[in-house]
Amino acid sequence: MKQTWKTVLVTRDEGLLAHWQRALGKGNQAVLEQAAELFRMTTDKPFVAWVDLSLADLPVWNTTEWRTVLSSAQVRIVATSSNPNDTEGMAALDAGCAAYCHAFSDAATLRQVREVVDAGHVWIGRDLMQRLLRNVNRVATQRQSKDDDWEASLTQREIEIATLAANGASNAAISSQCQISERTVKAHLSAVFLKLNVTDRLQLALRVHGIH
Amino acid sequence: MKQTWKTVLVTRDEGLLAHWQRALGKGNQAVLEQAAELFRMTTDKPFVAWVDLSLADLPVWNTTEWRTVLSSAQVRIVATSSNPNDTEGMAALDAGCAAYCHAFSDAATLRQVREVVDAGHVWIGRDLMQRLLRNVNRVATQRQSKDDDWEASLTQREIEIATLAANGASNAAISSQCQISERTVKAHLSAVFLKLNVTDRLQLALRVHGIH
DNA sequence: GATCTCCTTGTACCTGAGGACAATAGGCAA
DNA sequence: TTGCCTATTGTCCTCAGGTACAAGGAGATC
Repeated sequence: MKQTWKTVLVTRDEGLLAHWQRALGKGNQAVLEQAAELFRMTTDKPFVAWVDLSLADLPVWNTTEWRTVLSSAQVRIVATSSNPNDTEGMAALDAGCAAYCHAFSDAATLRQVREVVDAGHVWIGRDLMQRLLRNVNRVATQRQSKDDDWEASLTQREIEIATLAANGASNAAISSQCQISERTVKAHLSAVFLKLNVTDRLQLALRVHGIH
Repeated sequence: MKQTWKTVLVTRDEGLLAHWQRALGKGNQAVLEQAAELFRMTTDKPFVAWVDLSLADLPVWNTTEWRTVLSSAQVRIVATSSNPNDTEGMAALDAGCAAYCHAFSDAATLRQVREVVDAGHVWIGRDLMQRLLRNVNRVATQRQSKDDDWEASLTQREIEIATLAANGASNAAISSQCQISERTVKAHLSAVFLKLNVTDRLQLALRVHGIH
């Protein structure tokens, strides 16, 4: 049978409170106006606390108060923000919150968040997720590169010119720096593109700098 | 109004198929026995594909077949595994899947996954999320320091598009991937160039990847 | 309601980049 | 000597990328 945990709403914003109550119903819930009250709650029954992160007296995550609450199996925290951002979201989830979402998400989303959290899972918005994955991915790819010998098949001159191009120099800049005509620069770069199997200088740059 | 996307189940495991159909119902769905069929699907109607990762003929994520499907706004992929692990999960989500879960999750969870994915969000299990955050934080602290944060002054959309451009995507590629016109891509990039004080996408790439 | 930011799209125009096609010349090895 | 490689330069042409100028809609803010 589906058991819905008790709901605790923590906010001083009346508009937000009304919004939450419209979405989540008014049954089986409590309303707190101060974060401090949350930390004093008795944990006889498990509950989910919806916390408005714009509350002024909210301590930072890295405090014993939060740690105690967040490590309890009886409590799950839904962190909500009126203007969500990645940093705040990561901090909240990393601290152990079960969800991070826009405080004024539409009713359907809020109900969905409750269901997911009730079921013991974690809810996270799409954008924040993408950001997380980007970061992880960047590191993963950074590690396995560097063994790419793009210079192997190139002549000395080609390496010289490819390096300049890969660092953002225009054909004109390269030509003046190498004391050759712009046409020659193009010729060398065309040869490089062919040998490295890339189509333009941006691809070349990624290759030279070991990205991808 | 709540719109449920068409469901496509991709598996050859009869037991799993039965389990899914018990949980998700049999209406408005199709069953595929081979991954190859998924890549040939016509995308006239948006659909959510539940993919059994233990299928033998499944290509790795990093192929054009998957990329095409995953970049489409018409298709969302739910990756399921009979013995989930973090590596597999991160790979799946990083590739662009909308969810990663145990193939034989209980019916309630499966339905929840569907609802979350339908709503355009990402579903992720608790453990995997924790792992993800650990990784991000470990790296964020050590590298964010010397990394100049080019993202600071940009909007979310601009970051998204700048990232694609910096990784070698053409305006046309970006426009199709983001489902916006090529003109809009140009507009975003122009704004990015101005904010980051660079002149073209190569300069942008160098900046984004922390070169110079 | 006025204002602001962000996302979106349009037309028109200019330019750097890169390919196609071609040529000259020096160094080096079979 | 005859190729082969490398470096050099030329013209013509096409096109993606970028800019200038303009503007509508959505959502938040004041």
